[in-house]
Amino acid sequence: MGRYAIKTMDKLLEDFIKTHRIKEKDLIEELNDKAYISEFKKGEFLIKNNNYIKVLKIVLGGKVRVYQENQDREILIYHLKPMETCTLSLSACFEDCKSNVNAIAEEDGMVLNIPVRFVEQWSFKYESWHRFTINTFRESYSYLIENYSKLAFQPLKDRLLDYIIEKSNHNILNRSHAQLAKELGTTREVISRLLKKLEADKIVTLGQKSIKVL
Amino acid sequence: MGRYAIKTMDKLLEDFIKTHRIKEKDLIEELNDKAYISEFKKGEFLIKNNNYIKVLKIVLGGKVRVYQENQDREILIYHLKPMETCTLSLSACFEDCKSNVNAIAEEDGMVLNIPVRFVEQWSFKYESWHRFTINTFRESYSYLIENYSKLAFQPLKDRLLDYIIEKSNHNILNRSHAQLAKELGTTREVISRLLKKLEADKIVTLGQKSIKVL
DNA sequence: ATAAACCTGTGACAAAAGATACAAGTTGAT
DNA sequence: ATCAACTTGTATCTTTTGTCACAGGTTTAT
Repeated sequence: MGRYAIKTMDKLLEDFIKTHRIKEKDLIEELNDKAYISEFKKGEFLIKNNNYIKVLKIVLGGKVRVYQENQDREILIYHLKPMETCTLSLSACFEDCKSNVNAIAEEDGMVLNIPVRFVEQWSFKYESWHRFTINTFRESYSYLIENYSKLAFQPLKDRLLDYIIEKSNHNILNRSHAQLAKELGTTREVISRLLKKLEADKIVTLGQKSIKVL
Repeated sequence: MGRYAIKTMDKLLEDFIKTHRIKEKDLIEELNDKAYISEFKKGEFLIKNNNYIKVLKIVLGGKVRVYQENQDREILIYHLKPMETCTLSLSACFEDCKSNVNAIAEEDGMVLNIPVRFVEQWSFKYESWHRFTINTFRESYSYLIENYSKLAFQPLKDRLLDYIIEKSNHNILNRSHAQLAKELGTTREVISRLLKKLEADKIVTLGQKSIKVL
């Protein structure tokens, strides 16, 4: 991973500090001192299943998919977008542990890396870091429970439609059927079939790598 | 909910303090002061969907099922056994919020109640409470991810067998097919059918409300 | 311009899970 | 002892999801 120009890096770190309402001067100094920003390219792995996690990853730009794999199937755990923190690497900060997920870049971007040993200390030392930590857990946990119960109760057709709506911009989602299959934990043919049904029901229109919700 | 004899209550609170290695004298005093123990009977609801959560619930004895419901189906989120904390009520401590789950007693028992406003304060004020908080989130999150991916990838037959093994004592599980169906998010007939298959495969033997893993 | 890689559609079939309906055994309270 | 409530078994049918196989369109890099 390369490094960005100092100027860009400073700007990004500032954004992060502002987003999470970090006030403590000492903490800001420690962040400047101990964290570092690195860039990643589309397709690059940020975390690999079974590897030890050594740094907390906070995405500053780009988009990262965090998922579990099982043979040739996958299921999305969450997407990381700018200013979002990988909850699993945060969790690892409190006890050295191996990753049981993969994180792959879907777009080029940048990530703030904080070595795990600091993250735990800070969470008791600095109130804003404490709040950040707890909020990250809370939000991730509730997001996961929501998806857990969708997975248990909703037929795939409904989950697919919900997902398209959640991820779309201005009602349009540019994604291939194969990508959707990976995110939803199924196979490409099934997604193609369901999308055709949704199109027949006049709920969406389909194009190459593009789905429009009506 | 009734109250236990002072003697029993003291003993239980002591157990809790020991289990979570709480050392701070001030915190122990606050616990004695602000927390209270109540008992519950089998079948009683500790938390109801859509109600505001006002106290952190820590089970001291008995067994509690926390689940989500959807029409006539349910899915288990987790079971609480002695000394375990309801992660969802913990989460609610950091921002007043409604429950989106139910918690029902499967056996008579007791619960330590701590009003939410203290829980947040303590997590930054006392190191052992901070550790307790973080650990609760970490463990619950990782347990949930594990089950999420089982739900996504494993056929019900395998999930059922795994579940029976996880919950059994000395290879025996005393539970009706209907109860298992609720915990696994399916219907009774499906469980009966799968259990018969497992019996035919000589993996379990079946009796009235009793499944023995071979 | 052309090949390779990617993307979409679809038919046919298999397996898994859900729904409905009914029968019969077991347990527990009175 | 008897009835109600609970528990288990099972046959049939439908729906949903997964698998395999193949055809043809689109995009991208060289």
